[in-house]
Amino acid sequence: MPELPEVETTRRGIAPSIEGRTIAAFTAHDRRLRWPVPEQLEALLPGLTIHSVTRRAKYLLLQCHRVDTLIGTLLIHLGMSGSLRLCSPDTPRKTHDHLIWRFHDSDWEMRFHDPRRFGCCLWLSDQQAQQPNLHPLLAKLGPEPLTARFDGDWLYTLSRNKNQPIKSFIMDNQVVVGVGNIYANEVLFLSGIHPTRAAGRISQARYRVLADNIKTVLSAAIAQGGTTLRDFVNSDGNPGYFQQTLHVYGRAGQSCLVCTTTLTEIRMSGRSTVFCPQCQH
DNA sequence: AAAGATGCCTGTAAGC
DNA sequence: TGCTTACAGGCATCTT
Repeated sequence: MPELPEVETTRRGIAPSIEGRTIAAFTAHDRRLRWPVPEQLEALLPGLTIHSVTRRAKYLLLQCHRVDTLIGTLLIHLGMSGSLRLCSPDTPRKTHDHLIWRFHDSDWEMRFHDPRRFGCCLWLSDQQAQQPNLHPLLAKLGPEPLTARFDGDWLYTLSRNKNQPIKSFIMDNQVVVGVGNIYANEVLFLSGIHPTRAAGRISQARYRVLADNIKTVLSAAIAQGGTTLRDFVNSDGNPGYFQQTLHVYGRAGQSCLVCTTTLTEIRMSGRSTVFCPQCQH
């Protein structure tokens, strides 16, 4: 399931090949994503040039220009199982290849593949294209984890008087974006914090450790070119194997890599939560 | 207001 | 073995 590092890796993978390219054709073979893919895209996209590919949280934003004027922005989310990749136009379309962009003067076409269809592809026009951060999906998002705005002091200040478990707190997109279930489990282990501990009862010092671990883990994953358990495919078509060591996620019942205590699994808000009862408090 | 539950969806794994 | 069921997860949206 694409977490933030996979989305960033996708952005870096596709950007060099599509920035500056003009769309020759767009085809939606199946519009039934999280929200229906807008009907007008087939008519609207050809002739527009992908000016830039940016990212906010796990959303990819493709700015579409006509000459030097921004016409609209494609907002794409990979959901649980989505991928954007480049391939030769000769490549047979696979099951769940839902969207296809063809370009002028390019050896590649771009395909959106999404078996579970939790992803989306929306079109922002007018004011929303100019200022995508005002879009309802982006307006309330917290800071990017890899920016200076996000640090232990931010977490500490926001968490005062909150009874919410720390795991839910760091997975809240209004607190910080890009911390999915796998990374939440991992960074809490690395920080020695018990996942059910109330966010309001964690010290500033521990929040600084936690914020640093979030930055370190996400940065390392991006540096490795993205990680996955199952569904991610790099934009060049090669699988992106999960190379980071998972200390707790998926290891319930096995022994802690630090102290050999058996790792415990509980469910928090329906999500698999694994921790070391010895190392995490 | 805030926190928890729900629904969307299909590939995979576990169970009978 | 083959069929059925449970589970995984991001996240908007509904419910309490």
